[in-house]
Amino acid sequence: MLLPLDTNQPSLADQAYEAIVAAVINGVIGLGDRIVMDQIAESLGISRTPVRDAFHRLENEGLLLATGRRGFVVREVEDDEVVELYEARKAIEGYAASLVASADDLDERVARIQAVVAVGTGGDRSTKAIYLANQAVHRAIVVEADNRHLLASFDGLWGASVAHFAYGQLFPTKLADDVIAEEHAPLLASIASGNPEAARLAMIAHIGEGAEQHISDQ
Amino acid sequence: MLLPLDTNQPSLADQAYEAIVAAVINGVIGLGDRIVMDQIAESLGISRTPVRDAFHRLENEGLLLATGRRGFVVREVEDDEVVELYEARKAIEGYAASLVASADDLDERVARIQAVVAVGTGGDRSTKAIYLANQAVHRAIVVEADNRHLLASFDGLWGASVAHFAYGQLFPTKLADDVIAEEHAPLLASIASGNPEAARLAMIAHIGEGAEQHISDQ
DNA sequence: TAGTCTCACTTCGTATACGAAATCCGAAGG
DNA sequence: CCTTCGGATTTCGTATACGAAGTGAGACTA
Repeated sequence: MLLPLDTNQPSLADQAYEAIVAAVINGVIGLGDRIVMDQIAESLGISRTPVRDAFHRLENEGLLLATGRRGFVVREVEDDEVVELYEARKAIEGYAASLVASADDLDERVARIQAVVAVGTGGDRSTKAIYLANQAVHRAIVVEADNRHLLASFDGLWGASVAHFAYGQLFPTKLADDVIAEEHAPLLASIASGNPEAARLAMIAHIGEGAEQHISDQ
Repeated sequence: MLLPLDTNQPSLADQAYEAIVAAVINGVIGLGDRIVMDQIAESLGISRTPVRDAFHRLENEGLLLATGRRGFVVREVEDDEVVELYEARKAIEGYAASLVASADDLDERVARIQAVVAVGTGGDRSTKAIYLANQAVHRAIVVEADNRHLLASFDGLWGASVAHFAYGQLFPTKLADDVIAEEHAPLLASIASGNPEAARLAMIAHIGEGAEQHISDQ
């Protein structure tokens, strides 16, 4: 076999997907706005087919909402839902933390998580960068739980939170320079202790802090 | 506004989706089999476009696996993954149980769950019927947790388990007649007690029993 | 025999075309 | 002025057509 090489170039549907997400994050498309396949297709210079794929993917992820023959709408996020998102994260990431804490090769796993924390510390300090660094740390913990379904649920949750990010409510402005390292230190220590229930509760507390900050910043 | 009436008839894509799932569940299409858009489209008498939608949805849900230009494959399930599925359910449904147990209107919620149990008790005793009744009870608990994201994760997990069902390993044969009511009684009692942590642990134990039975029946 | 090369074929992604259903909007009527 | 009505328009779902990329089998060579 001659090296598939598999450059795996993103399809037009992927590009359309990314373009729409970026447009929402950058505010080019506002929450609540109506968006229409034909218009997006034309503005991207491609046909409606791949745009259609992207729309359905985004609808499935919760960023878009189909409204019959009146096009799609960028879904607005109710405050209730933000609370629910944090609660759901507690369920998944809390359990993931307990799984990591009960692993045999606990030390190696924690080391890999620490490496991700290190990458997210320093460098770009924009809101977006910090958002992504935080996500990376949390994802790393779920990855170390070594459970595909848990990870899929995590990704689904964070995919859904794109709209919330656009809502401009996540990690607003008042973040210290090394939040990533600082805020996750107690959490990681708790996981490293090897006590599953303590790790779970630490994760729940950690997420709860993020939620409170989020709410209070409105 | 004049009653949208909205019969909401399923699209051809929906029908294709259902047809493929049914074919896998009924064994018409075996796990590991290759399936091709054109063939499915022809056998359903529709064009490739809606079939394509169904394929991507099924790929996203984990039932199909894209294999480049060689078509799609009905994904086979490794034993590891079954374990992971049960673990992920513990995370989500366990937390959901604790949320229900901590609700103000606990009694009403438990009553609604009991109603679902009642529906699933008696009647059709086929493997499939029991599988669905069990799913309905578990879903009802998550519904009562009143959290859209948790419910979406639950649905994602159980959607993924279609392949496992097809694998013929879920609820094999040795089920008593009123399993649904019997096996869930302690769980519901624990939720009704109003102790969130007890409810969570009861759910985890309950799912663990299902997992053990599942594994031992191979 | 084993390996390599070529070429027709398969399969999907994308483009384009068509139709159905609902919406929008202006005109008619009260 | 408000409501009702009807047709042009919008918008999506589906069908069909085309092209690119990879596959597979058979022929050819060593």
